[in-house]
Amino acid sequence: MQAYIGTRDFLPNDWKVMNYIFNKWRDVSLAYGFEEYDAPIIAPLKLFTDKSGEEIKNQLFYFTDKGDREVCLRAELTPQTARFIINYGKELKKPIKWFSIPRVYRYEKPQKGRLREFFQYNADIIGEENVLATSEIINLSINLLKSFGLKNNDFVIRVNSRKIIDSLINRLNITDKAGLYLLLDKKNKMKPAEFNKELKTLVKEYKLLLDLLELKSNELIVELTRLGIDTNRVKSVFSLIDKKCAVFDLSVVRGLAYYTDIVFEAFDRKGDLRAILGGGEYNNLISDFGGAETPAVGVGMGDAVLLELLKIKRLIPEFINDTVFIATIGDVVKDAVKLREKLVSDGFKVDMNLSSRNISKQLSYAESKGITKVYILGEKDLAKNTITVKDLITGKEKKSKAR
RNA sequence: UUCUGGGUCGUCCAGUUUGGUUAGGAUAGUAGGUUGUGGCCCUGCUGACCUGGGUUCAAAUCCCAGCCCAGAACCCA
Repeated sequence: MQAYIGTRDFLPNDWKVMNYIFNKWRDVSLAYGFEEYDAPIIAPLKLFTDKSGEEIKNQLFYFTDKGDREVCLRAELTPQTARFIINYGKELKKPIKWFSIPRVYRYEKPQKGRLREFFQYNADIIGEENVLATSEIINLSINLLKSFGLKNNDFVIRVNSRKIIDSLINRLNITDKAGLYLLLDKKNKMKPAEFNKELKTLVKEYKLLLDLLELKSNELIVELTRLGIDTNRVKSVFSLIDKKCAVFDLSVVRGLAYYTDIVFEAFDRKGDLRAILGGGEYNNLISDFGGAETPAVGVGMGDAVLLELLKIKRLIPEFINDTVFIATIGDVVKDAVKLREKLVSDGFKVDMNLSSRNISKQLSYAESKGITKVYILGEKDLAKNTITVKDLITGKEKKSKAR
């Protein structure tokens, strides 16, 4: 009776928390003018191997169906988004602003903030390449986090430009570009001495790079400009986002090969958790899938790390139960059903006694479910055409006309 | 895939060191008692040694494998 490895059972109280998160994601996205969509959980395996190579199969749940088709559970939404854009994008006004909350599957060894089944919010702006679109995605990201009550001193968005990194790589004659990306990505996990040592083996002029990595956003831009590297795009992005929660950081690369320039990741300030969200500009993906050249920028955020952080910061609220309860004394079922139907059609959430318990146990049941308002239908009361409305918080009751 | 530490009623915990009678408690659930009206109290019931092998007269306890959980490495879309 054990659950499958890396999956979670969501009892009603757990699912309330998930819905709280989904609703925040949804509300903020709608507030920025994004529209919700979804795609199938199951997809052709090829859709994922085309984008990420055969090695990706190690990380996928895949199988052959009864018609010999190779299929997989989606590990992310983006390939399907690309398919949507290619199939249906021609008739859509640009820019396309879409978001989705897909349930996704990865063949991982579970650890902190990492599961085999999880939810991953995605939002993308497709068909518009400018800093305004990119900064909108970053501002959306900031507000997604703030909507949960997270503050500037709880998280930071680290923004980088892959083009700037690539210019530096050229400038410093670095041959192992992939190796440097990998190392930069690991920087925050490593001890400084270790990082320096590994950097030395990759880069001759490692001192310059080390110095640059130490600099704060403004000085970094100045220094890069002095080196003759184009920083206009990064500067423009920063002019359109809140600098209190965003920094320019050369160590953010993101693992994914398809990002073309600006990339960003959000972290908790304490640095205890892996990235909360991440995203960037990916202008080649849709053409790589065989579509027209289409610029795009997007953000993705899993539920696992966010939940960890919200728990640490005690930002998961108590949920109130606004259901009303109909308690019964004696043989009054018909009246109770009638009252329930009326209340439901009036738009109330209604729970009703279904047991043969006495009034005392019924109130205890309602109370244990967090219900605050009870209608008591009693045989004797009904004979006098009255019912009792009881408030479980104050304990006060008042009589009211039954019809 | 590799490594570390775990797994006893739904939940939390005792028992494992040193194998030995019916695995104990709290809480939750459930039925009832009490009060024509909840939270308190009382009584009964339900309910577990992760699975499979091995060692032994005897295994929750020792050994092996698997499964699952927590975490780390790798990788990370």
